[in-house]
Amino acid sequence: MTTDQPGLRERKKAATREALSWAALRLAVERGLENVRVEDIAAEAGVSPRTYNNYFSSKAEAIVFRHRDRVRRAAGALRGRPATEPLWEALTRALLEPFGDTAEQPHPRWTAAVRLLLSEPALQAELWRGGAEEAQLAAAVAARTGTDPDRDLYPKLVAAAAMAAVKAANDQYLTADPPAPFQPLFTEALRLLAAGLPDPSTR
Amino acid sequence: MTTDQPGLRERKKAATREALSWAALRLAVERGLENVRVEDIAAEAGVSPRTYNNYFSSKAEAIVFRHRDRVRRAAGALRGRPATEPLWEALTRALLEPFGDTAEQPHPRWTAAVRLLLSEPALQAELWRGGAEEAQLAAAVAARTGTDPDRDLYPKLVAAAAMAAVKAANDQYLTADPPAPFQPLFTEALRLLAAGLPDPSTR
DNA sequence: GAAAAAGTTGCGCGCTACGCACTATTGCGC
DNA sequence: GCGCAATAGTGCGTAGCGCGCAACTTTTTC
Repeated sequence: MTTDQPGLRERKKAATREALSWAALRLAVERGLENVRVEDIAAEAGVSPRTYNNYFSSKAEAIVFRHRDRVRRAAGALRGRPATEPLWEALTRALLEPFGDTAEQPHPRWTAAVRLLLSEPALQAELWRGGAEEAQLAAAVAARTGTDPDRDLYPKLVAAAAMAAVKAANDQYLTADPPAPFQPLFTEALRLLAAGLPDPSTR
Repeated sequence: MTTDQPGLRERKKAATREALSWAALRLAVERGLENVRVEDIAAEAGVSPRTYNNYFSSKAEAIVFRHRDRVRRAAGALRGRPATEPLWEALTRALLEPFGDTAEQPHPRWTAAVRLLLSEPALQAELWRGGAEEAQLAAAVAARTGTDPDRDLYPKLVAAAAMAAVKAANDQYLTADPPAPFQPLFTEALRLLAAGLPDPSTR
């Protein structure tokens, strides 16, 4: 079994949350964010509007949920990497685990979803709300580098920079004229970060 | 005169916008974001609630306006730096221009404002909404490095990384136990970025 | 199988964001 | 200066959201 000890109840909760976030994303991609009512999302997932608000406190939150979950999983993956691995290699592999799989080659659904996230300011904003996932990532970095996630600048900066790489790579993924796969863009971004972002004009 | 050719009318608009953003920030710091109505902000600035919404489309937007304006000014400052200056030196100086002045030593007002921004998820989210300022910064970086702001990954990544430095430095600025001035933290963050964020445990 | 705990739902309220039409103010050409 | 066009400010009305509250239903536990 892959499940730890879920408890039948928590399973249903997770399933409902998944259904809601999928429904929200699908509807928003299809008809645009403004033309989706909370009512519609709830109906799509077979729950009442009120229940919807028990899971997500805003429309945007539901849509963005899957993306934020990726960051969360990446933080977990980073904790699982062998301690002997160099930081940036571990970081790259940990981030590729949730981000790389769906994006080996440009998939229409994925592309549409990313385009939605980047085009709607409200979603862009919601992506970083609170920054809980980023904090988890920072904590994992801290554990690996022997720094303090609260008192030291380093882990926070690394986590924020990693998120910057995700953002920039996604951005590039859309505007690339000959449609390029996501993964190389992302690894390139991380590589550039680890190399100190050298000025290409003086290279 | 420092003004280009403002036109008396646009001056009043700018003044009103300033008044509104100041009022919003002040009230939010004093009584917390949730206890501030749009009505209050409008009253504080001497305009009708409806007019408020002609300037800012949300409560958070008004509060965050000053901060985003700093990034905008930094982008302009970067364009004004001499072309011979190395990228990261120019970037550091450009960013310090709007960010460094008020923060040479921990000022109670400034501290309270930063704390508000970091503690309220809604404001945190609003800070990066749309990312127009970040795009301006990327454009300035592109102009300086001979890259294309649309087609190349590099300028977007540098801009996003710079914003990450702002975020991390602000974060650190608050949690530093012996209250530390902002400027050194910020320059240190940029220095680390330019150095490729080396793992401190293997140094 | 019954009590307890947790999830779901309907109702209602305060607030927000914004379209629309109207009024007041400003800028500009003469 | 003067009047007209353009633009900012305002009041009103509306759709929708987020959430507290108090039932009701389902699952868990003993």
